Amino acid sequence: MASHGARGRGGGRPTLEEVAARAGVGRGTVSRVINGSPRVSDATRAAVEAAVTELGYVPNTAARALAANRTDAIALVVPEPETRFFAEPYFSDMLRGVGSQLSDTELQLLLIFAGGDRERRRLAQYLAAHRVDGVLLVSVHADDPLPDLLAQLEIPAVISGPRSAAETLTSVDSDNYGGARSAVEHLLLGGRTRIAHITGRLDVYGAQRRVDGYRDALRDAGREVDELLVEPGDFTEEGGRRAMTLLLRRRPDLDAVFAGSDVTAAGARQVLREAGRRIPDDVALIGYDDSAIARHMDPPLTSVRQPIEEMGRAMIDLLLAEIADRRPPLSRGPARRHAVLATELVTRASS
Amino acid sequence: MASHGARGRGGGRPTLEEVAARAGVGRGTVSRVINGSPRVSDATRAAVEAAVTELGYVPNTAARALAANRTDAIALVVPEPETRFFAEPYFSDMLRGVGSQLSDTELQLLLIFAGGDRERRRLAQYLAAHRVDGVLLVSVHADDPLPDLLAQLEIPAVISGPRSAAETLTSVDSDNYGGARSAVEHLLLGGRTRIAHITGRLDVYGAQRRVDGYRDALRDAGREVDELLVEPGDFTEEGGRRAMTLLLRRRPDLDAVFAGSDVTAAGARQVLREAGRRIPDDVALIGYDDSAIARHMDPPLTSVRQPIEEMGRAMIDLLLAEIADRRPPLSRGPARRHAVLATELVTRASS
DNA sequence: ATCACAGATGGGAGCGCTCCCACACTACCT
DNA sequence: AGGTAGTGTGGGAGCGCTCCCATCTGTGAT
Repeated sequence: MASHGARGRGGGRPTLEEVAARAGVGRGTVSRVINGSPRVSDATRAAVEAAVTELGYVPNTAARALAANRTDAIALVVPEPETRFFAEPYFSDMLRGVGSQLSDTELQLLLIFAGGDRERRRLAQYLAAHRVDGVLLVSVHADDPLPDLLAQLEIPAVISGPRSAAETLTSVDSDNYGGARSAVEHLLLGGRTRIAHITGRLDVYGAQRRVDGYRDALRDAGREVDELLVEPGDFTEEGGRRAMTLLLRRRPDLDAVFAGSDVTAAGARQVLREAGRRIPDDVALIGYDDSAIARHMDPPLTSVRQPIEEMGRAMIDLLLAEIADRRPPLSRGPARRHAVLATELVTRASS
Repeated sequence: MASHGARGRGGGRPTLEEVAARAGVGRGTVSRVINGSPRVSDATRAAVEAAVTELGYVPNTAARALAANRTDAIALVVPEPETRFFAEPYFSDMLRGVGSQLSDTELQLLLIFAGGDRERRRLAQYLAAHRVDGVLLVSVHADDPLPDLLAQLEIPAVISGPRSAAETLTSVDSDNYGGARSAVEHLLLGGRTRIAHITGRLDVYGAQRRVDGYRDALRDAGREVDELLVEPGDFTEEGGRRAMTLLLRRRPDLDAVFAGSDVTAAGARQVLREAGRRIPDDVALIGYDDSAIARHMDPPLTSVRQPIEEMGRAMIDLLLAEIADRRPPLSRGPARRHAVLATELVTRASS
């Protein structure tokens, strides 16, 4: 019944006040129970909980947000067009980690794509309105103004993949340096001596770190780094083909390739095949990311796995800490946190 | 500068009242300008807009939501685990359509997965709290309690793919009947006479409609429907293999197969190959969905394309209408709407 | 008995907005 | 001149919560 207008003053949802009346206590007490404050006697708590159940009370989020100045929502901001989001398993894994870590909280996760200019403006407006308590930033380019905007608005934020060694935002990353080292060490152990590296986009910090890892692994094994064996790529398949072509021309005697991504490795593989090189007999090949294509490649590709789901979980942990820090009296100083999670070399037939 | 505590009474965000003071007008007038009411003189409007810009005023969403009893958010509810969401391009296309149609509004889109029991409970809580103004429901099974919950809570909702001919929720669908007809008619036109159909899951209304279309196309062409040529499938590849095996056993002389999905067609193709049938020479094959695998199959698969992105847009249109209807005095009666969008047969080498 | 103190409780004040009623003020009719 | 519609405009009264202070009660120390 109450057919037309559940909005009417009578038929609507129960309020705190109504619960209080029903339980025979004051408004403040009900609020305390709802929010799990310890300063409530057991008897009172039970009475209030009964009233809540009987009335089917559900707190009004808007009222709470207004009074408490928080939204109980955080945003996962993807500065990419939606297409890429769906195409790359990275995001899916990340989302799973984030979601799972969020599931024991009351926080709502918003997914926001900000690929185009229009979306960027919307996002800026959105953040200015403080519609979220915190922001998770994934896949951010070095020159992106978003981190600065976040800092200026004083919105807690965590970035996945720091933009540089001097990242100011709290960050989560996988151990790109260690991952690259383990790949190269594995190749050295296999007796390879002329190991090439097709890098990722070098304006991405993680790609730089992989180059560092590659270099140090060789140096620590007592080898010179032959600069002719290092060729910049851009994470793409086409980039892999181009780089591989150049490398083969410069160093036809190379016997291993460490690629900046699985897709790059796929491109390299194609060129190697066309040049009559057998994998892994003539040239060993290692990729990065351990994506689906690594498993399905012929031969299956050895690759460095990043714990993306765990990174998602770590991001939530850090963000929650960040948010908690700003809640009490005055902000507890910029105790920036940076988490770095271990990678794992997944060995397959290509190496 | 206002370093600690942007929450303090002084350093925070400007409010309506402050804008009003600055512009030398009353609170109500500023509200009118912000909300685009026509009952404001041009001069006043200009003054207010100037003040808004100078102060960098952004409305407080929580306050607005509380006072106006709306959230300016709608949810896209996916009753599937996230994995499927990412695996199937259906959702990605749908999301694109929804997003684009939403971009000229002030509405925020929330993406909610409700695959497991736990998520379902969270969702129920979420809806009970009326945290969204409306809901978009995709991929709902026939026995799902969600639509009833929505109706009970009086939350505007639109479903993609009605659950039956008697769907009570406003719905958007593609013309499954017409799509199936066009596929069968194409096969008849190509001179095929013994056309088999591997259906989709028959508890999905759309799959039933496709069977209807298949039958009527044959009848209208003056042919009997041979029930031995109809075998239930379940949209999967494995189901396609199983059904195709049965069909070949029962009717070794069949010369065409219309499958309930592209994936099913892929399963069927495999069995046909193993049985030594050539496609399309011996047996023509048509799928449904026009997904990526249709293009990449060997030979490329003729398939029925559904305008998924447009369906997404249509869902938003209907939902907005639904929401608008319930806003004024009393709800304008249950004028249920059902949109049906045309499909298109994409012809390739398999038929 | 008296005082001090901690725990439990009630309720006022406000968060920033929308809604709506009342009040100008103007223009146009009788 | 008096009426009668309109327009614009100001501001009170909430929306349903959280925060915090005042109050009350019971306990143990003096």
